[in-house]
Amino acid sequence: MAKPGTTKDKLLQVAFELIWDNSYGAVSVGDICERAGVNKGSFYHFFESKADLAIEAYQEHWKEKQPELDRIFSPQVPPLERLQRYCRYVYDGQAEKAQKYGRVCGCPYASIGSEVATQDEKIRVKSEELIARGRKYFESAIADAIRAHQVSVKDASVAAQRVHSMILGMLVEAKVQNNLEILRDLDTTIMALLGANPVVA
Amino acid sequence: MAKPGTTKDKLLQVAFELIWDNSYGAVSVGDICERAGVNKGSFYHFFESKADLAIEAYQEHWKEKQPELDRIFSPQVPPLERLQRYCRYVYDGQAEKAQKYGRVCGCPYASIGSEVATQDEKIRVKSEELIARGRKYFESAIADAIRAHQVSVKDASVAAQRVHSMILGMLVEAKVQNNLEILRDLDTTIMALLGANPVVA
DNA sequence: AAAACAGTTGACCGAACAGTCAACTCGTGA
DNA sequence: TCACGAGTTGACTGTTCGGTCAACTGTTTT
Repeated sequence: MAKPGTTKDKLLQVAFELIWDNSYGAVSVGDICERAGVNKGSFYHFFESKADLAIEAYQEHWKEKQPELDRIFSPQVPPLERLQRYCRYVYDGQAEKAQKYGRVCGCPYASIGSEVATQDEKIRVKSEELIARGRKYFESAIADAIRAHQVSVKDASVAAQRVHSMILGMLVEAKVQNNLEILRDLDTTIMALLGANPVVA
Repeated sequence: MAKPGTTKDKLLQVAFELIWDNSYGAVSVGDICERAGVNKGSFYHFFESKADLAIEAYQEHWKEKQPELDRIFSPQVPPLERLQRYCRYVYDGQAEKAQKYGRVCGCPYASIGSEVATQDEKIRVKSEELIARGRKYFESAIADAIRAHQVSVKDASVAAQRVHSMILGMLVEAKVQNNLEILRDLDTTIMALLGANPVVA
């Protein structure tokens, strides 16, 4: 018997990767098991269904990424710089993924959410939850920027919603066009959207 | 033998509808045939594969919608009004779909494109093509608005890209949250994004 | 009238699918 | 020492999948 957690963790990690690279519908339980080097029986020992696994896999992925986001959006960092750092984080992440897999893969949460939103309510809700969590980072950064008079927008909540939609939209475009360049000037676009003061004193 | 074109057209229309409501992966050839009242054998008389059908179905859908878009983006209409009309068109379309089906379905081209972009190159390219065609409408409207000094943006191509991404992103959010309200102020968001002069003299 | 033809039919195929199961392994705690 | 239970194994089930096929229908062409 291997180290505890190993098999389940491997399944979660492989499932996330495979679904992100391809799609929820295109990945079978068998695929996941094969790639994880795990038997089907073991799979169903840990998970009730494919949907169940997907939800846990996405939850787990968020938990792993959260510390890095906390660092990027640290209140210690000037608010607009937080957003710029995040834009770079998105670009770098997509570039790394694209180099490894040969295709732009877009936002994993939005991809699975958009794919199964009309079919599996539990996955839809989880995707909604994780996407909403991301928006919170924007909201506090923008609120700080407003207080510092660094942006012309007035409502942090509305602005965060718009920034978030813009990033999601550009990720979709980058994926559909399979073209990383669309994400290159993400930060410029976001700053323009916020009416950011070019003089960041 | 029924009227020529009837069976094929029925398959194209049903396929588009079913894939839009659900997803490419979740809809089987059998589903499409059943709903269209057509035998499997007939399906493969007209189409080589499911991917082939999807491409034709999306092409056909665009061809049907184009006259309406031409009307909305008519050069006879003031440029910013074109965009506002389009925003209303998007909202009304999504609202109708949501009422009929009970769920927000998002942009059909982006949905299928984002789902299969990494798996089926031919569908990806078709999705990219149709999305790019939509962008052309924005580009000419924005260029006209720039010439009329009604917006503060300078580059019509860049602005069109941003407007387009924003709309796509908001459609994804509306779908994932299954919430139409996100699309309610689409026009306000777009106008802000363009730096539209509030005085449209 | 007969041949040629586009379109239709439903049975059929092998592969892949999600999910089950009884038997097994092996560390742990009594 | 031995029973327990978490974890593992791979063969198995019934279903659905995309796709094929030979036979058929009705229209058009010659």
